[in-house]
Amino acid sequence: MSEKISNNIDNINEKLLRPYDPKETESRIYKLWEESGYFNPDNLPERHKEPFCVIMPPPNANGSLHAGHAVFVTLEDLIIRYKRMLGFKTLWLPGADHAGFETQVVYEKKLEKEGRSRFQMKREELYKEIFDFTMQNKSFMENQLRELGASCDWSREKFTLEKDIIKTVYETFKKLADDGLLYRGKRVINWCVKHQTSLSELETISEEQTDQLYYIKYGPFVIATVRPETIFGDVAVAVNPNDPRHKDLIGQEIEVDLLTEKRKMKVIADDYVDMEFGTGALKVTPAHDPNDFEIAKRHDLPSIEVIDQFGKLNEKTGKYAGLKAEEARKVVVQDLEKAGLLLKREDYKHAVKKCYKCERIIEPRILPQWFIKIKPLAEEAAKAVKNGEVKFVTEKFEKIFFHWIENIQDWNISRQIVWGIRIPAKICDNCDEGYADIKDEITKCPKCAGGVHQDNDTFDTWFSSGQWPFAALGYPDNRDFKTFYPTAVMETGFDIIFFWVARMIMLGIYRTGKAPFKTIYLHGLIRDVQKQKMSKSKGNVISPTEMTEKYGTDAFRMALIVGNTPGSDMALSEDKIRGYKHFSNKIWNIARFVVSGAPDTEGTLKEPPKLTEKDSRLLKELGEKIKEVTDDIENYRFYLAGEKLYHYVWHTFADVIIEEAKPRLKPENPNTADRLSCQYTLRKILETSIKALHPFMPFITEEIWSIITDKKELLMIEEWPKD
RNA sequence: GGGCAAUUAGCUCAGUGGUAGAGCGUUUCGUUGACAUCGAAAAGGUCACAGGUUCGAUCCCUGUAUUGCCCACCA
Repeated sequence: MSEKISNNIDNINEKLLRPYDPKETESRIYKLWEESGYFNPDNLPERHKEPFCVIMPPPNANGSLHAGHAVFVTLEDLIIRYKRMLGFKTLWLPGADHAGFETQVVYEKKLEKEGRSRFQMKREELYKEIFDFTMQNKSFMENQLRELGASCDWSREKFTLEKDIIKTVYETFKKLADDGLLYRGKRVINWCVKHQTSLSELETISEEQTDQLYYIKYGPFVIATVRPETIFGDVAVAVNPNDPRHKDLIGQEIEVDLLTEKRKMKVIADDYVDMEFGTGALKVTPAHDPNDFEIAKRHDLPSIEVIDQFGKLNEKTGKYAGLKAEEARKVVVQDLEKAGLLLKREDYKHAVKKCYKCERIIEPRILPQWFIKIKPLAEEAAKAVKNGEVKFVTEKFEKIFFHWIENIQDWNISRQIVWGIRIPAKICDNCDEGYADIKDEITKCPKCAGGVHQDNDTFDTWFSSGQWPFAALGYPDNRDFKTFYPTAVMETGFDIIFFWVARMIMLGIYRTGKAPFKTIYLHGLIRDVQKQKMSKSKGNVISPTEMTEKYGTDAFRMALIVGNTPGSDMALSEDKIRGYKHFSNKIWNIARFVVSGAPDTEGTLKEPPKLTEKDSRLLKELGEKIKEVTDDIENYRFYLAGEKLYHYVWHTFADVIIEEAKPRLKPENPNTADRLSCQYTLRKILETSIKALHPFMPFITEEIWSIITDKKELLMIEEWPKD
């Protein structure tokens, strides 16, 4: 037997003698995986019974993947590969999002560069162009996902504009209408004058800025306002009912000089008015302020629109018509001053709402829109989190989640854009009433019998993405839905916790009765080494494709895992990625040494020889390490698991175990039993390490596996090591 | 205005009620037959500050400071 043992380096597979070449290896290995069919749970071997599903957050198909996408791909692939090895029937369902507003904004920028504008285009024309643009990006993105090693089931890939998805979304819209949770309301909404659409609360950002607060003589009052240009839309003066200063005037009609006219208006009492602020008197402008709109509703006041959809003053403002609100403010202030109506001005720091895309100030406008009465849905979602049906990986997110969900406001789901799912509703030409109509069967207004037209608006993208888990799995009849819903883990960026995660929980429960996932893992933002946000304009963007080509996907993945704690932003540098490229090299060379020093020519692995005490101890320690790593992965401490494996392989296995093995492996070693024991142990540690590393570094481990084992099967479906 | 977090080595971050850890970077040495994409060694920290609990606190509690983030319809 001993004569068969050889330390001759010629015996080892010549592949291992070459330096590791990630580029060549990765594309070849990915093809192997894809052709094996194992990405598809239906093709997994018999032992894979219990379903385990992760729904991929569908990337916006409007550009290429960035480092943030690489994080989700890496973490989700890690989870899926780990569970697959454990023996679960794993489905990772990939998708792509048409990303309505986001994509339209991207495309509008492109149009602008070409000297075109969406406002000069026909609806169908614009839609077609964005559709082609999206499809092109989509296929590009799919290739990038492959590059990153994503072991998702491409045969089940879904796109948010597919017929069955739209059907599900329509049915949800109808159900909301039937349940009385949907209304088309004339309300003050957030309007972006550049993008010409309304936006939800989440799509606006509040920024603090200092403006002037003007004190204006206003009939018998002095009122304070930051928007004097809206006085033409004033309909009343409001005071606090308990304010002794103004008690006598409540209910009176007063006359106010509004520059263009002297207007008679009522003095009303409303609790909303803060006696402490300004002069305790508030001018009421229902058309351009949400609070004033609410006050007007309570007191049955009319509203006068004086600013148009482009943010310019309209014909009702006389000589000011045509001026942008900001310009009008200056002129109005001047004129007030001339007329002796401006009494005082002071600096005033306050928060202003802006469009989250273009950062232009939001112009509140009254517009009929579809709103969801979200409170009942929010309550169910809160319950699901409270009772543990849904768990956030870091508790801090629960607090953030509860804070938002408990203060939630009705959700405006209408967008005045072309790119998206058109709202299946009819609007009365005559009385402007709206009706959900998913079967396209309403031909005249049920209320006034007037003619109807199709609603021109599209859904907020998040309304459809909020239904993604059950829609993508084919609710309600598809076998996949029955098998895999509720899914196991939702892994995504914490920046979309409200936009997406909260809404998925709400809509998931609403439609299916069950929250769409049991665990939510939220990763932070990837920043550059100076902790700056990555952006194209700063030139500090780390491109996944570039890193993958330079250092190999495995190295890139490790750099994204280690040091990445849930919910915290992570600094990523090229140095770090390079460090893990070195690690890839180390693994490769370890394999080369072990195979040359301990060739499996006589099946040492199948029949363990009698182990020396030292070797037994080494294997026991390996088992303990694996147990720790397993425990870390189970508890979503991927950063720790990765680091521990790294450390074990390099500083224990290579630095200590292999170094100490060298003399024992020499042909001069007269103790054959000792040599055999050593060889067996090294092979065992190598195999176990390769298995445990596979979810982290799938390519190099699969490649080494293919070289060192006689088995025909892929490492990706090997059993996760237990000892 | 509310809320959430962070503060540990030059940088990015782990970590524990009992002598403080990693990666990268730095310095010195080393061309040993797995690996120079390496190895060996070293330097480097009042664990933000002030109190408290404790035999003992970087860790638990309170406060302060700084930083970051989220939420918020006082004109």
